[in-house]
Amino acid sequence: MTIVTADRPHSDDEPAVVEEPGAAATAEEPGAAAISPASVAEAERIQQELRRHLDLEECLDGAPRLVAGVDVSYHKDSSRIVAAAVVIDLTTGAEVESAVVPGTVSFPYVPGLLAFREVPILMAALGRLGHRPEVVVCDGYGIAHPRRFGLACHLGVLTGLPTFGVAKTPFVGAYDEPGTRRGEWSALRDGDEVLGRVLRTQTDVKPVFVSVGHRTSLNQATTITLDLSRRYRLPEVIRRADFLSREALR
DNA sequence: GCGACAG
DNA sequence: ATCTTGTCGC
Repeated sequence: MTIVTADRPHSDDEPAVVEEPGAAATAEEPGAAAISPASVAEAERIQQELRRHLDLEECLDGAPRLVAGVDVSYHKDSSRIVAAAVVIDLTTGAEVESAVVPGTVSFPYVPGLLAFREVPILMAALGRLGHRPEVVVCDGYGIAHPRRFGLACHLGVLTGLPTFGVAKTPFVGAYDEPGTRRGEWSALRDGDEVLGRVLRTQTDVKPVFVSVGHRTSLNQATTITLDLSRRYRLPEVIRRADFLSREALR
């Protein structure tokens, strides 16, 4: 069995707007600190506050049609970054639309705080879409996180959209290697707590790590991930978003 | 105390 | 994330 570091366990239809008690929130920059924390300590406090708005109960109703995938690419030696959001019609598999947004890194990469680095520009990309997707697939983790509030949870709470994460490498939790056939999976857990699933999306190919973000069940996240991974290891929308963001960076 | 550590 | 060559396989 593989075991990865695991920290302490955890604990509306409108996006949550949170103000730090005592933090200055001017009319020009409402809650600016919650978007770009000035320190790791501040980010962790914001994370704990946002986590209170996480909804793990209410789920998607029925199979979604419009599914979005998001990703961010980074420039090798500058602070330039580009985010892409792609919407696919799950019933036909056809791409509906996409949005690409350039930006700049505003927070360092700190394991457990990835959301503060990527969520701002991901929201900008999602905001440019003409459709409101029924669910958003994120490149990374949801609840399978040291404080149970990964990128997918963060993006879900701030946008009000159902989300879940699909990660390529282990982060937290313990698991047994899943069966080698596409569709087989094993539980990703921390003791008795189920954090997600290690899912085989292609036979004899390294599995991915699926975890819920906001308003999505683990079964739904699993089904959607498999539906979006008919040919490759990663969901089509994630591959597409990765491609578009990387291409725009050049 | 020393590593490990999503992207 | 990004840096990197060839190589095995469909």
